[in-house]
Amino acid sequence: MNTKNTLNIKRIAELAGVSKATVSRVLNDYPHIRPELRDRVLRVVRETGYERNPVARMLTANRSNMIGLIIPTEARYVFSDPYFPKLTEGISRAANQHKLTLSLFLFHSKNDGVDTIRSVIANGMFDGFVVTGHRIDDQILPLLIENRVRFVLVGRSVYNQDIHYIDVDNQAGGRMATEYLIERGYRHIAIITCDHNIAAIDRFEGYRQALQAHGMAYDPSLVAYGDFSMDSGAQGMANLLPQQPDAVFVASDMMALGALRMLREHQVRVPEDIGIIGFDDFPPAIQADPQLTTIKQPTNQQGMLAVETMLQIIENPERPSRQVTLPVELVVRASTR
Amino acid sequence: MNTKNTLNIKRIAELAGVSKATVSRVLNDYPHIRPELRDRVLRVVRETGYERNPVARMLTANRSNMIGLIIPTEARYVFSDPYFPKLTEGISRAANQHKLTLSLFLFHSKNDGVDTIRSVIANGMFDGFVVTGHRIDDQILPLLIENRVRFVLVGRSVYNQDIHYIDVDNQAGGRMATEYLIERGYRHIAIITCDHNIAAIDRFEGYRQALQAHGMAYDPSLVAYGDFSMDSGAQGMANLLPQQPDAVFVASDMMALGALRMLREHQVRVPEDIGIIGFDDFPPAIQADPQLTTIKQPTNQQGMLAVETMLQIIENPERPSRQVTLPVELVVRASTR
DNA sequence: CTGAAAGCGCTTACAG
DNA sequence: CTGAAAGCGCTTACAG
Repeated sequence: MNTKNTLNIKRIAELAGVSKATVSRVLNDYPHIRPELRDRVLRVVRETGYERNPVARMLTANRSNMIGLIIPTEARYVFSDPYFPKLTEGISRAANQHKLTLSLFLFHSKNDGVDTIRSVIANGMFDGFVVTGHRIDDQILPLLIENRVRFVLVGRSVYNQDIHYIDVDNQAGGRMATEYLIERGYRHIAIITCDHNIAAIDRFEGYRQALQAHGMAYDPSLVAYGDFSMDSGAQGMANLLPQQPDAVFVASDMMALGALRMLREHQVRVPEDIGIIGFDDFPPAIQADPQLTTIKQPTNQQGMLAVETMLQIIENPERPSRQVTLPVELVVRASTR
Repeated sequence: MNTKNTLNIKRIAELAGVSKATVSRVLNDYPHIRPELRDRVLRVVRETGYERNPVARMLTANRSNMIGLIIPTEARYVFSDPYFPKLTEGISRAANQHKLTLSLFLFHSKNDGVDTIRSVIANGMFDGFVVTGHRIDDQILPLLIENRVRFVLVGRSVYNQDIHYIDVDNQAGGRMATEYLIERGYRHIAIITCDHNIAAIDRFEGYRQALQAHGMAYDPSLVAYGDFSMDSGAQGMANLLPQQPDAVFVASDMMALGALRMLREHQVRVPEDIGIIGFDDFPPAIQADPQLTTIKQPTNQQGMLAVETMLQIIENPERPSRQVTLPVELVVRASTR
């Protein structure tokens, strides 16, 4: 390579008449540099359009400005649920703002994940990770903790008090949903939830709290479990029908759409025969008919906050863990009376 | 750093009793190495779990095993249309298989894109890019071509014969859709398409070909233009209604859902009063009622092929350009008679 | 077939 | 406040 023409730090140093070290210091915002030299360097940088080689920086400075988004859920679930695209959009938005490159770690089979992550950890070329879609039996989070990898969780964790996370108030959301149904006069309120996802468990807890607060008995036969897929929502609804609930809180919009489909198949009218409330707030295109009343969570904001938290950790690794819980909001539509 | 304990090539060389060069050659699959040394090195690698530092490799070998997915469309469009998540899933699947790290370049405003891409090009740390969502007036593709960046296009291009691309047969799809309507007895067939997207233009061309092949007049007043959004599909449908078409080929499922919504608002029955056919094949969750007849494109496969093509280019940059056109398929549902 | 050495483009103690 | 030099962990002509 003709090092005379390649635009590297050496060339900039020559053009500015300083040492490579000075160029490096200027570009890294070192405080104590003679203004004259500083300006000379910056001018040359501007004129040449020089950008430091990020790979070389990684090798020396241990900083890559790359973050990874890890979604431990299997990819086909991931992208059949609009929650993840929305979250990804928020994360990407914040990453762009802070000039971070975002890499995507999706997994397409059970064991696809652990090996990849193990290798990524060994390589150590990411500044940190945003981790989401956390199942209770997930293998990846323990791996990250054990290897002291920097990460921010989207959602809370069962593992450790010491984790940075950005959660939404699922428990309050569960309460709000259930209370809304109670206030509207529904009395036999069932729930479709999921027992291996912390968010769904929190929503379930909110449901129980609301029942209790209103002196209503908790009836286990009114509980069905799904896996966040539309089909499992339909199945859950089918299982609940014999108990004749007059309303169902479905702990995810995806499952709620399945539940609505099942009701249509059984000629059960919504909301005349049964009221339905979901959780997530799907975009209109995905809305069923009737449009779904739901608890809306600030997915986009959650993603952005996760990245900003990541940045804080990178800049100050000793920072005590940041744990945020964002509020949710009731959105009323035609699926409740 | 205690270089005695860090697991690097030097340490492996010591343990195996060979030089660093030999270790490197073994790991790079150089052909002419004495089997004995080869085995010794591999054993040590296995026992220690050593993995080469990818950053150092990038710096020397000019190979990062990282590819970028560039989606020039604005992100909020991107993720309101399930096409992109599906494509991303295919790309990620192939990337995992080939041990490539996938980075995601999304843009959240008009000018977000060009600067980011310019900087990414300058850095040169990606082996190549998969580019999609190509609008006719897109700024990014010319930038890549001009800088001789390696990329594979998802969809075809207007720019250059020399580009690698994986397209689907949009023109045949347009023909199939229109011919299906003709065969079912529809006679006054309108289209909702998009004039700044090559795929939609190709679908439109197929529509015209089918009309011509069946001796039917092409009537410009039966053409409406949208931008792939649901609302624009609804608007397009509203514009077409006065012309009283008996069927509409909507060149994207997203717009077709909008069209169906508009028909419902106007109390127009589907398919009794009007037949609708779309293009894309959305997952069931997003399906309207009535379920949409559509031309299904192999989105996932398109993504995987794009990555595999990328690999071929990386390994052999002189390779003549690979241009693939994948077949599409008719899926009949309740929105046509 | 194999090793010693230079080099990739940066950063950062170290010395002044 | 600034420069010369070592070093990050690899790869690859070069010489043998």
